[in-house]
Amino acid sequence: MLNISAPVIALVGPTASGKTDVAQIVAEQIGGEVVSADSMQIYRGMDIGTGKLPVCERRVPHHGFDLVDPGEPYSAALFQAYARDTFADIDRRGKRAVLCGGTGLYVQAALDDFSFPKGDQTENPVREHWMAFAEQQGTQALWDELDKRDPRSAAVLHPNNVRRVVRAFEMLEEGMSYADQKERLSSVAPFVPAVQFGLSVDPEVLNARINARVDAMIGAGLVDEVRGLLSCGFRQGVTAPQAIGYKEIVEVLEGHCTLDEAIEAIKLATRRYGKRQRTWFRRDRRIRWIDANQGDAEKVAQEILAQL
RNA sequence: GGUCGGGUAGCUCAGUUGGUAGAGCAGCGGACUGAAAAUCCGCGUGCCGAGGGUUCAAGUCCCCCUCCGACCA
Repeated sequence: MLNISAPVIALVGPTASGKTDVAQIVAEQIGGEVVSADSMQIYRGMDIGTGKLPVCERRVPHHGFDLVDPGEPYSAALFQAYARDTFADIDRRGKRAVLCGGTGLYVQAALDDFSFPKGDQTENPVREHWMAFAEQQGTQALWDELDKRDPRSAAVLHPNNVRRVVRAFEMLEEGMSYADQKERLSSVAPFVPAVQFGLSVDPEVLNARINARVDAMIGAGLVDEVRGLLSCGFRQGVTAPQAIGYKEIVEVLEGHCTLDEAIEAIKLATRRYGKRQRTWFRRDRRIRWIDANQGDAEKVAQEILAQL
C-alpha cells in the first residue's frame, strides 16, 4: 500500500462526461493537483483531439500530459510507475492528487495492485514473432499453437482475439500463464488509497455532447494538428496513430475519404468508445456515481467535495 | 388525371411455388493486467403503410385507399 497522508480522489467516466473541468475545480478547492490517466493525452502534440486542457486554462498543476512523443511506445506499466511517483511527490509537497481518468486500464494500474513483473518493458520481440505467425498461418493456427503450449490460457481466450493470444505467448516466454493472471484478477486489491467518483451521463445526452465536441475540435484546427504530427514521425508510433480523431483525419489527408465522412466516423468511434468506457467502469463497485447530465461542472464538483 | 416502381427493424434493403420475417450498418449487453481511444465476444429490437377480400394459412394473391419516386399527359 502506498503511504500517503490522504486518499487520492479519482474521477472516472466516459469521454465528454465533463471530467476535465470537474477535476480542475475539485483540485482548486482542496489545494490539489490533477493527474490525467489517459492513454492518449500522454502524447506530446496531441492536444485538440485528445481534449487536453489548454495550458492557458490550467489553474492548478496538471500531470500526465505530454510524457512522450507520438512516435515512442508507452504502456500501462510505465503509467503505473509514473502515476505512483506523482502521487507520492504531490503528497510530499502537502497537496492532494486528483486522478482524472478515461482510460480504465490506466486508472486501475495506477490505483490497484496490478503487477507488471518485468518493469517498464515496452517492446517485445516475441510479440512481433507471433503477430507475423498469425499473419501467415491465420488466427486459428495461432490459437492452436497456444493450445499446445498453454491449454489453460487458450481455453479462456477467443481465437479471434489475436492481441490477447499473442500476449499469452509473451507471458509464457516470461514464465507466466495468462490463465493464472486472469484468475488473480478476480481479487485485485487496492494499492493506492483512493475514493473514486464516476460521472454518469445518459447516452442521449452524451451523444449530443460528443457530436458538439467533435465539431468543436474540427473548428479548433484538428486537421492542422494532424497534418503537423504527420511530419513528426506520428506514423512510427504504436499507440498514438490509433487515437480516435487522428486516424480518421489521416485518411482525409491521404485522400481516402472526405472530411465530412471523417467527422461522422469520429463521432461514431467516439460514441462506441464511450460505451466501452461505461462498461469498464460500471463493473467496479467502489465507484460512487454522480449525475453529470446537467453539464454543470461547478455543481458536480460541489457534490463530490461534499462527499469527501 | 394516367402508367409503372416502391412503402418490411433506428437506417439501407433481402424475403423462393402463400406456412406470422432476416442481412449489413446503427444500437444494446459483456470481456479486459505490459498496444487499452486498442482488441475481442454475444444479442434482432418488427401493427411487413391503412382497410377489406380469397385461403386452413397472406409480407407474398385480389380490391380499395394512402404516401414517396419516376415517367406519360
